[in-house]
Amino acid sequence: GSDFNLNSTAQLGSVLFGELGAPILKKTKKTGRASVDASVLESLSGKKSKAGRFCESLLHYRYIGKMQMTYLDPAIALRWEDERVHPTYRSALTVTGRLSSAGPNIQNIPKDRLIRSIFVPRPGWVLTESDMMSAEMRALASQAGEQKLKRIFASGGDIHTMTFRQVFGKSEDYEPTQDERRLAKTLNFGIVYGISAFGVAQRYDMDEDEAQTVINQYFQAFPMVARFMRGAVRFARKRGYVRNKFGRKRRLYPDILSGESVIRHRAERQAVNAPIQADAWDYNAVAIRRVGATLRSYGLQARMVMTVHDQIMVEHPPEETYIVHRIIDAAFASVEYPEQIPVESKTVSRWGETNESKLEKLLEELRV
DNA sequence: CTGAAGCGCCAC
DNA sequence: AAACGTGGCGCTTCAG
Ligand SMILES: Nc1nc2c(ncn2[C@H]2C[C@H](O)[C@@H](COP(=O)(O)OP(=O)(O)OP(=O)(O)O)O2)c(=O)[nH]1
Ligand SMILES: [Mn+2]
Repeated sequence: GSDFNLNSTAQLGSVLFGELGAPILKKTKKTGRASVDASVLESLSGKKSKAGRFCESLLHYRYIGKMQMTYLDPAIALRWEDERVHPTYRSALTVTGRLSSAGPNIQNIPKDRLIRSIFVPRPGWVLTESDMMSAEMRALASQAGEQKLKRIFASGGDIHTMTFRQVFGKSEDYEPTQDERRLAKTLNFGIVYGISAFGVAQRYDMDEDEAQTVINQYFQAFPMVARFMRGAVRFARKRGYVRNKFGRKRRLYPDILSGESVIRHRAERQAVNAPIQADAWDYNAVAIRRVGATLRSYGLQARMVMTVHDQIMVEHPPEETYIVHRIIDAAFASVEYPEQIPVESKTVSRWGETNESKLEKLLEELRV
């Protein structure tokens, strides 16, 4: 009917909830206006009404715009003379010890293959990407002393896959899709970092009662996790900070004693999260140093090119594939920590692509 | 014109 | 009413 700016949440809201008569499902945090975020648009999308079809198109428009404006355009504009981007990693910015990355941020590149695949090694070379398996769940198992969780990992189990099957009522041999496994990942970390029944219900379209049951059963299955959570909060209240296994501290005073419950409860969740998130990063950081040192000592052409929290990426000639895998596995196995956190490695010609029936796969298997 | 706030959304 | 955590960044809007 009329012209307006799709990127303006205010203008969009008046059209969607005024002209098109869609129901207001959610308010924004600061101003209390009608929210037009993805969760709202998705709820409205199901319908055959004009508003429903509009929301579907809008979600697609948002995604395309996000990819173009936030990732593709900057990736091209920020290339240096070597045709690569060189993000700035800040090692003393985050409260948990993780690195931050900017200019461009290389740590939030979409998983969408169309986007990831623009990042490539030099011609003729390959990329080996190694990602810690269930990184923070293993750190948690260690810190909480949750034997049941430790046994799952020791026997090669995948907690995210198991949680998906358990919560969504699938059989033991059901293989979740990547998206389904991501759902379970969010649930696992949500629960252990203090999500509410309301939050679970919201995210998974469940009753709040149902959600509470999921949370209760989770802590029943892993009681030491609940105990660890209480212990972290108690420690933070008494000492004003928490500390991870590598000795890294996060200060939580005065929030942890705040009279404002919103502030205080947030600090309590931070008390639980910080030592775990910090452990996963520090573990990776130690391994990174060893991978770098070992690649050098072997006189290889391989070079580490980036890291994303619990992952590292190495660029190297294809003939170095086997030794690079060996070096990375050994480095991650060598970190001084009560439990090993292994990596899953894959070698590819472009970031985000698979190596199925390709040269890289052969090179991995043939141990060239 | 610049900077900040608000919203929204990508990753781990 | 809000109660998973850690980040960076684009756009719109508004104050100066
Ligand atoms: N609190 C919180 N932490 C997250 C979330 N997603 C990822 N993380 C943290 C915890 C993960 O262990 C870590 C690395 O992310 P990954 O995507 O590699 O997941 P993870 O290592 O658990 O599983 P993986 O076996 O690699 O698929 O980042 C989340 O939704 N909430
Ligand atoms: Mn991982």
